Amino acid sequence: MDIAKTYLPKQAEDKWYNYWLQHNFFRSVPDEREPYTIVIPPPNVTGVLHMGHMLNNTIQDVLIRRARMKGKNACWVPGTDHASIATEAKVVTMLKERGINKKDLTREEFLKYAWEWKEKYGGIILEQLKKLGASCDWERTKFTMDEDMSEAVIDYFVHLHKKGLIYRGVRMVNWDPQGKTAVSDEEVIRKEVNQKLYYIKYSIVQDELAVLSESRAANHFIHTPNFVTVATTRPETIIADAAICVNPNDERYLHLHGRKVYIPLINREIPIILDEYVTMDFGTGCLKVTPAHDLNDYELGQKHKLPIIDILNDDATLNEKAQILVGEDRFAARKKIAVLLEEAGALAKTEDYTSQIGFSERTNAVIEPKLSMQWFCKMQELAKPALEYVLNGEVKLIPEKFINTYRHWMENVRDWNVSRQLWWGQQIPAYYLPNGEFVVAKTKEEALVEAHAIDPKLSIDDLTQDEDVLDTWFSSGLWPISVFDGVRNPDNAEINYYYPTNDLVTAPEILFFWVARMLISGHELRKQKPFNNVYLTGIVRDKLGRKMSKSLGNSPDPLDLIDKYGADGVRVGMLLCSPAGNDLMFDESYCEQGRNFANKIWNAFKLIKGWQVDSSLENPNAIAIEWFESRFNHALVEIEDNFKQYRLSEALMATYKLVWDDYCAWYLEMIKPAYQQPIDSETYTRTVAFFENILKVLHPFMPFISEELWHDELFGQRAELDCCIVAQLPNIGQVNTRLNNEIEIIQQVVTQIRNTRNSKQLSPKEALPLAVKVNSAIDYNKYQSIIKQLGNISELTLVTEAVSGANSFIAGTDEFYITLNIAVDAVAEGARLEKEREYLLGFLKSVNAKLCNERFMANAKPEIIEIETRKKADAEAKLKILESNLAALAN
RNA sequence: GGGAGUUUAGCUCAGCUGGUUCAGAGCAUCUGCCUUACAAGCAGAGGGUCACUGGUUCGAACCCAGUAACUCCCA
Repeated sequence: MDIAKTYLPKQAEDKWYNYWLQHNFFRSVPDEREPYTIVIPPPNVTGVLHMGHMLNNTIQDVLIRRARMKGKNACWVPGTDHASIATEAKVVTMLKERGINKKDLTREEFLKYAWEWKEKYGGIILEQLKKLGASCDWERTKFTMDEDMSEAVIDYFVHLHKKGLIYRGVRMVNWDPQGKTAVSDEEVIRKEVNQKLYYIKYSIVQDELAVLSESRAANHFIHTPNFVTVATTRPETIIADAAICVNPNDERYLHLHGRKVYIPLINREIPIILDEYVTMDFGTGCLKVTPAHDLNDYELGQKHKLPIIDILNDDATLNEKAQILVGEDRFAARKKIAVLLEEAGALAKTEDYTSQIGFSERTNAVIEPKLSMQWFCKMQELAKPALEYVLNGEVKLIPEKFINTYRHWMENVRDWNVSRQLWWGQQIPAYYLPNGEFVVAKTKEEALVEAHAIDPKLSIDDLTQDEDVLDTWFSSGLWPISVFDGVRNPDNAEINYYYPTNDLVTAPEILFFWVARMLISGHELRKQKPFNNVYLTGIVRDKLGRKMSKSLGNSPDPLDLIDKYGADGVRVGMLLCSPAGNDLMFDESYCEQGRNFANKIWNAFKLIKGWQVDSSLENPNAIAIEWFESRFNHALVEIEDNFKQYRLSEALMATYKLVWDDYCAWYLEMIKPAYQQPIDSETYTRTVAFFENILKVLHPFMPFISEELWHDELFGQRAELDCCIVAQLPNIGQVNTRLNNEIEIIQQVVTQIRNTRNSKQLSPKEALPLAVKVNSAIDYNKYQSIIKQLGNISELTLVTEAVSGANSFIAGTDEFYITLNIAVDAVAEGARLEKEREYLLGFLKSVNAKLCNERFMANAKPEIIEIETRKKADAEAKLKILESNLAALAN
């Protein structure tokens, strides 16, 4: 049978993914084994796979596969998030394209369209995850708006309300005029924007005070203008001004104290108020106070009991209260009002100005601060235990640097606006009575019972439910509980078995959005943390460090990458560049490296596969076998250690080197029989067994190629369920440190031989004689065959004196001589030796400096001194050899 | 403006309690090889003022202070 020259991922991937599915290897049900649980961070239901998902889910799959191979009952729960604003926005756009306006639809009609949309496009992303090899228990797939999931959300809301943690109130919220909903602070993205600063003149009302101040000014020969100038980026809101504020300490404006001014264009009178809040050196030092349209102004307005004049509609067009430019959009109005002010002589000047502006994360509209009636969740008390879990280490954040950030946020948490003026989501279970009072209950029927306590005559039709839906994070915050039905049935077998989950893998940007809220709900509902560890991945950036985004077009399509490099290659590529918690500069070349690695594995397989076994042969490779076994165990320790610390890329690198360097480059070369020669059966059996163990170690990282090779007849007949995915990871055996160290010296010897050959431009085919003068305890007879095979050495002789006229090198403390037919280039050889000698002399000097330093000898730990002493002895021995070689060369 | 973080080879990163021949890895680069598993490969080599300045110490990439640049979070 011909074996393909390279590994062909396409054939293997679908085949084995389906095989795993058919044999239920991803399925988890509670049993007597220890559970290992991960809940997926649910992606937006209408989303498509991007590089961030790719990284995130590769990590989860590595963890879950490894747990499975350690005998745990591994359960990875997949699902999607309804993402209310994002999805509703998409549906609205889709309807618009079909000529349908959301305004013309009833809530029910709109939701029907939305569900249709969800059925059609929802869950594409989950199908894409399968291409990556994600071993989720698909039977458990959840959607945050599934009936049971929504019920859990309502239950939780009612629960919090009963505890007095939910309230309704007028607040300044971040209003998204395009989505026509409030969004939370976390959903506002601030960006630096170039704007204009408008200097507007407000004329001062002439009254009896004016006369007084004028005369005062006259006394001081000061000319007081009859207007004040105010700097603002938002001239369209002057109509909503309630006051002008100056700092009471500002000497420029003493004459304004107690006065009033006219708002330009509409000539409404507003007072001048005094507050130290105003920065004297910004703008003109006069601040226009517009309580309805700015958060700080709102607070200032509350303090000074100013009226609130809201001149904007929900879509950010001007309403009748504006009196002028009614119906115009705020940005159009801004330009027009500037012209009007100019014409009225009220515009002093404009300046360029950059400042931070809030944009809606979902619609990218400029956020408008707006007063509105919203639902809030009190956070202060809820946040305390959620913070405690992290501070006392019960929940570990990886890397730890996020603990500070988390604490800072949780200690300064503000009440959470949970209502959204949307239809797609869980409708708030608050029911209004005709008199305006409301009750909160799970169903309308239960609400009626509650309502009867207020008015016994009410019927069910007298109740109207609140129009708003709950923030999406309100439902995803329940995710680790609700996917196991733990909100509705807190004592069911599944939640008791799987909860708390083990690891959560997510992005640091949603630490507060999501992670904090799961900790809160976990404690609130179960008095238990939702997970033990939170692994925070970095943001995937491009080579230039830019965040990957659709608008920049710098994000490769993950499916294209899989197509090009194979799923295993892409997985390896993602992991190679992903230290925990640091952003990663992704570059396709990492995937290429992953693909090449798969190919290397494939070729090692091809080599072994081609061997003929002759059972009459003795095993000449006992040392090589013993060494690899020891080296393998050493690697297992390293890999285990890396996993314990969630250093996944290092665990992968240790695996990579084990396979490429130790197994392929050294071990296979040590035991490889000569061309077309058979191999002895013991070496063959052991080598195949090593390979099988390597496949197991590789599997979490590279599930497809490992499973593909696992089933080759090289490893014998496999039962139907004997698959790599459920194989148990090899136990860690003994490490023979001495052997490992000695082979390391042997490797140095081999490298030096090759180096000599290279520098003399000798063919690797030409066998060379090697003489060794042993100064160490190494028994070179033991390693003779290895050195001969790897260095192509014709004969290895032990000598007691330096060999003159030979090329020499040192490995460890032993001396090696290669006698060549060609004359030794004494000059070049001498220079080389001299260079080494100089290095050693410098080294000795620094060691001696330490050892001669009394303070070092007095303070350093004894083992350090011992090491230094040994370093000195070693260096001196080497130096002696070098010097004698140099002397021999000179003769 | 407040807080956090980063700075080590061309690139991406390790370097854990200050002390192993400690300045490392992978990739990239250079040189030589189409050597019967693999050119997506093999063999070998070069490459660093550990951001800067000072301090502590017998000893600093590591601890401390300051400076600079970049990144993120909050206002």
